[in-house]
Amino acid sequence: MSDLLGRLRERGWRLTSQRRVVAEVLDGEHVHLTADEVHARAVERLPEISRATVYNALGELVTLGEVVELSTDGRAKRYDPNARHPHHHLVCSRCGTIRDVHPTGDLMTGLAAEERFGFTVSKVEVTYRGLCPACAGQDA
Amino acid sequence: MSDLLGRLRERGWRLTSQRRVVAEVLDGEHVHLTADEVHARAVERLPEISRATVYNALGELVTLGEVVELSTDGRAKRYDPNARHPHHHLVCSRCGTIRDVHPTGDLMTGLAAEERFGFTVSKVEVTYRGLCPACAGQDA
DNA sequence: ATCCTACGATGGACGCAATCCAAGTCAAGA
DNA sequence: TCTTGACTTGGATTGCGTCCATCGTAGGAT
Ligand SMILES: [Mn+2]
Ligand SMILES: [Mn+2]
Ligand SMILES: [Zn+2]
Ligand SMILES: [Zn+2]
Repeated sequence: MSDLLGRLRERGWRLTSQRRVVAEVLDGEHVHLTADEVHARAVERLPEISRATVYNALGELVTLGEVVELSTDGRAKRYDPNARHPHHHLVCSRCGTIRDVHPTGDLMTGLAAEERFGFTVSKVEVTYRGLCPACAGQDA
Repeated sequence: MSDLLGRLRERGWRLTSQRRVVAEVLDGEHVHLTADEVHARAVERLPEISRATVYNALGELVTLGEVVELSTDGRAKRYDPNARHPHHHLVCSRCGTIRDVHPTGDLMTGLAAEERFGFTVSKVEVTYRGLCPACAGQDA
């Protein structure tokens, strides 16, 4: 918990019951939920909240920089409320489990100016892929 | 051009006219096409090739390690025939342009053993995001 | 050269994730 | 309390990809 609601209120985010519930679901656990998973948890607190509203709220939280959107596979995007702690991800290629990692060293320096093609690079995403302990210990 | 077809033949890949065309489309240009873009170019050479066949062929080329599948955004996956030259990507956040980059330094070393949570890490993907020169020079 | 058959191709139906939309509802300032 | 622009809703729609029953054929066998 990191007082996400407090920050949102200060920034003048119009606070509806639906938005409050979405923010609470995200703030509660530092996991990487899909939009439908967020919706499922939101429904437990506010039964009639719609999927469209969850998508709308998530999109705004991403725009506000309070949540990071991840597309680690070609499936549903995942929403990461741990946006204030820059970090990268370790993903299991078999079961999809995602863990936060904090590699050392400045990754930006690896990209020489001649390799930037005139781009203004603003962020770097690193995804480490492999097998988690559970999946590595299985046959086939 | 890197004799993709030659390697495939040596590996016993059953060579149909459809598969030949898909391989030729990919081998011809070192770009990052979507499945539908590959299909469009394949149709120019073999008008009745189906989308399902293109998806099948791309999936096998990925399994064979001859093509890399990219999910840089939440949109259509892109297929990279430059799989024999390990590299990373620089992506424009506005227009989606993708460029190959070859950062220096060993990125794997940044992830300490204590940070691996028992995973057997087999590869690292790095995506640099920012604005390309054309998009940076536009208002709004 | 011809035959055989297991593997590949086809295209239309289907599934999932996400967005769009017109109509109804409400938070928050006056 | 009143007003109004912003938010919510759920059903339709889109985009991307997969599935499947059926047809066709590459390539080994003869
Ligand atoms: Mn995370
Ligand atoms: Mn590439
Ligand atoms: Zn796993
Ligand atoms: Zn651009």
